Amino acid sequence: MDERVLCSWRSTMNERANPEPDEEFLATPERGSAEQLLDAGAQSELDAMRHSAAHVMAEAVLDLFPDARLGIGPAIDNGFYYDFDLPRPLTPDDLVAIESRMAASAAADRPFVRREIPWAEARTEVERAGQGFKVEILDDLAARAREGGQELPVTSFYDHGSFTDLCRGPHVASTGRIGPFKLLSVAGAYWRGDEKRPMLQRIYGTVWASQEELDRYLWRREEAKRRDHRRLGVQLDLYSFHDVSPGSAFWHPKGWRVWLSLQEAMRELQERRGYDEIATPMVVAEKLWRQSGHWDLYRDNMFLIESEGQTFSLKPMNCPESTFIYKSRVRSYRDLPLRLAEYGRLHRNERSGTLSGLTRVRHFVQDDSHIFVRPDQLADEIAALLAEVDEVYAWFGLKPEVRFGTKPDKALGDPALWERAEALILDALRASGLPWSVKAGDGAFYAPKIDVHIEDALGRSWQTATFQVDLVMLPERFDLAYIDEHGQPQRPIAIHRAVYGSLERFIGILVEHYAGAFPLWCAPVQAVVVPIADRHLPAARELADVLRGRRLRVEVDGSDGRMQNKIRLATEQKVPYILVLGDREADARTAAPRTRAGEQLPVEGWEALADRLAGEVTRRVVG
RNA sequence: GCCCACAUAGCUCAGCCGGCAGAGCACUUCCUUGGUAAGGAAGAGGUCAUGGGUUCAAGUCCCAUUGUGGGCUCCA
Repeated sequence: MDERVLCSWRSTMNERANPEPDEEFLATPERGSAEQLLDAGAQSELDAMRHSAAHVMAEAVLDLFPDARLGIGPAIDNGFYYDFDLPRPLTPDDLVAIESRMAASAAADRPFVRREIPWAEARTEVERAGQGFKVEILDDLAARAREGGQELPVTSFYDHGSFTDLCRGPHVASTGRIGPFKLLSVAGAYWRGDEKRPMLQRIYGTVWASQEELDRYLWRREEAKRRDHRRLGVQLDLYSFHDVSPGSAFWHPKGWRVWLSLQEAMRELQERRGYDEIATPMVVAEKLWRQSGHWDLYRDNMFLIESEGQTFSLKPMNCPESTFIYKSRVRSYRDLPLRLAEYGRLHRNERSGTLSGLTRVRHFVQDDSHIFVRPDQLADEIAALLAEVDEVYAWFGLKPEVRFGTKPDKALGDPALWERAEALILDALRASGLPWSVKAGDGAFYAPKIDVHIEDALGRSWQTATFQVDLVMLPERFDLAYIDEHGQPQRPIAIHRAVYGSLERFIGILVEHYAGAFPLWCAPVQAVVVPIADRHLPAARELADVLRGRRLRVEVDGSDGRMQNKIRLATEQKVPYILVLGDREADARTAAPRTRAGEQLPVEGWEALADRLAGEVTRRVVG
């Protein structure tokens, strides 16, 4: 994970291709609702169904392709998959055929039978069946046993009908006990996730205990498609993507309004909380990246530029440069904490196949800060950061959930310092009142890490904020120091922090969370004035000016469409307030506000309306 | 990067077995000036992603390139 890269909040090319499982299309549905209420037994029953469904699918595939070689077929969140080596690519028609064979197998209600076989016999059996991947799995099992000084293991097979598969189990009693299922998609997957190994075809499916749950899941998938920020971004005219710069958004005026609103809010917070904002160059010489260690670990991910025989890079992160500002003068213990915020434009050369909308980009901006503290200030600073996260996410009606990643096996730095830092973080977490959990060993190799996750309206979990308590990398590599009260140089601790994470990604998440209906304070257009007839246009423009005078973002729909049509269009654009203005309102200098939800509000005078809306913006009222 | 699929008007999409480039929305103009989710008519809008090939003829078939989408160790 992030261990490989200093100051990185995103993955590198060398990691698993899909390093953020929380981003997985529809993670666990609605935690805290139905899914979580399942007791452990029900969950394991569901897992058994899903794993059994994988076997039944493998049976169907072997039926259609007798030469198919089987990879693995585990139960996963929401369903299962199975990997196959097949003579030709699967088509959607194949999925239909496979699914109907599965249904037949389920209808036949064949029992699952467990066979236990000594390792050597098992190996002969799968080898005779031509299942090379299974042979490899068995050899690995044996190797692992040998390493542990154990005997060759006894293996188990599960049979149903004529199908048999090496399998740890457990399974449901019979094929008829598998709940309602549906095959979803085919995708390529490397054998054991290793890009040097063969590419297999993976079929994904979903299984639920009841038809209702299956329907609900499928509906949620559809809903996620409808809310897809890539789709809504176009419909709402927020941003676009073009092949001249893959992985980088072109921000339209409306999307940039959202961006600026978030940035302004964060800047306001940062001023209040004692940050200073800085800006450092985007093009940086190789020398710096050698010093920071990126050159060895991260070069493949950087955009390089040659000039006059020197190699430069577009910066993939801000942190190394911030140390130049720290070191630009001698720092006293009285100067700390020093909080340097930076909205630097970052470029990372992510592999083309991993790019996706705003959530996986090559160019982005973090609400980044590097906070330099004395060890004795760490506890207070962590507490302040947790409070900050709580405050920021309240602007969006989101509840943060904190995960604390502790010291990994391979860690740099003084173990005593690690221990103290972790203890301080734990204290701060306990005091914060936020829900949190510990992920042992999940810290960066140079820093204990706090990741913040949020759950969106569809129950999907997203990782957003991160704090890394950097004991080693910035302070040691860049030889940072402050002068203590005895005149002695001391090492500060650097905290890397981002609360939104990347603005791009955060906006993408918000678009999907709100289905495009941003809270008033960050909505790109906050109100549309709808004149009923052309003669009301002058009054409509006057009203718009009154609202704009209060820094509200207002448009006037001066088209010659009918009022009904204007209301429809504004509603589709998710504009929070639609202000209808006809003879009555024009004369009385009032407006009839209607919300995008279709709610009709009482007629209000222009000034009162402006006051009310401006107040909602200032207070960042959600919903 | 790798596997598979996809790329037609600003957007959403249709276009069959290769034979004149289509619809709805949006846009422009005209009529309409209406009271809370689609008034009417006309018009404009296309290098069918790009480059090559097959063919009398290519949006359609083949190859390459670019981009986009679903995925690429939840471990028997």
